[in-house]
Amino acid sequence: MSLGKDYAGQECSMAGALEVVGERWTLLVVRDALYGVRRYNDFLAHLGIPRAVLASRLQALTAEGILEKRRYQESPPRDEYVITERGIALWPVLRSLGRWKREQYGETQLRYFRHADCGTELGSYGECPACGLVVPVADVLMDPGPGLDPDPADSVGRALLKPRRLLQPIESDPV
Amino acid sequence: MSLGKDYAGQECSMAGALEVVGERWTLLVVRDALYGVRRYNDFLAHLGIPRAVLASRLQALTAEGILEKRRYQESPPRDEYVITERGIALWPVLRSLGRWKREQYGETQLRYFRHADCGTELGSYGECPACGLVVPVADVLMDPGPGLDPDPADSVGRALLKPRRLLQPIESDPV
DNA sequence: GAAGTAAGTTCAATGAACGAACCTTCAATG
DNA sequence: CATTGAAGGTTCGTTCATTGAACTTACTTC
Repeated sequence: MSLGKDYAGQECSMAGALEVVGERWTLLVVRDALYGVRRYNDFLAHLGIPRAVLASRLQALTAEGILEKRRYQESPPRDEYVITERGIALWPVLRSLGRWKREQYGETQLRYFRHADCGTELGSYGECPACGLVVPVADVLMDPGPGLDPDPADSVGRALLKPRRLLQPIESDPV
Repeated sequence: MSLGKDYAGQECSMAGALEVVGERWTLLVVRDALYGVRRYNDFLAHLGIPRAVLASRLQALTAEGILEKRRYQESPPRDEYVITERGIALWPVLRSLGRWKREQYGETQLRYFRHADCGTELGSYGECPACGLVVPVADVLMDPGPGLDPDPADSVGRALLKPRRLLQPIESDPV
């Protein structure tokens, strides 16, 4: 998106944001990173994204400081991609997108996002209506809803069947 | 985006939202519609979007109930595209995208969005910190900031140099 | 020594975006 | 009455991005 034909001349930070995260798949990679996905193969299996596109998006997100590439073993050399503060700051964008879709199209709840301290479901912009504060992303508890497939094909999908906090790393245990 | 290769099997309303508004240009068309742009030629000039792409996006957004096509004169027949409640509900998404970009990249303010009743600048999710309420989109006052080009090439850009409310139709007066 | 795993790259085919040119329906102008 | 112009498109050839399958590399385990 940022190459060649961009949203040039758009004097607008919304357009600027879309330059960075507006490409196909990009925000879904960020979503998975918020869910705790860190490894190439986990992104691959959970998203169903073409390998080349995933590699390109991970590189772009790393270059933008939204993910951080981190060596987690030396032999053989293996890297994982960890979300940064800048990436975590995208949570309200994803939250509001999800709320918009479910509310406007009357869909059944797939996942609940709750304030871990009190169990209350978050409002539209990630606040806790009971406590009256914007909940830090690390204190958001993600909890399967009635509409969710109880038997996902990939290991990440299965790990996400249990209630868990955002950002908590997913240890991918193969079948 | 929705044709053929979609984000199929993503059990997630965020992915569902990106199916609808995740294509290139789509959210910028919605942004302009929130600014009060309604006519084909105004979108065209202000966005710098290829004509065929604009036509396709307007059609898709109309089909999704985000814009409404409305006849504004009979002879010759002319239609305009007016944002619906469903489209207005996307405001928090655009607001949080814009905030994210400006805050994370330390940019100078291009536009202020204020609570029209009291003049206070909106918070990250469109609330008024002074009044303590989420400001209805029609009560958001948009106000040029220091970073804005004082002499835009297109008539919409010029109309947006004056403070004005969101949703208020832009009457495009050519040069 | 064969098979497996993690993280990629390469490649041909398809699809989407781009920009220029063209089209249609009318109104206003000369 | 012929021409120009405006609004809202469509068509088309070129370029660019995405897709899915196959291949690569560097190890580890059986």
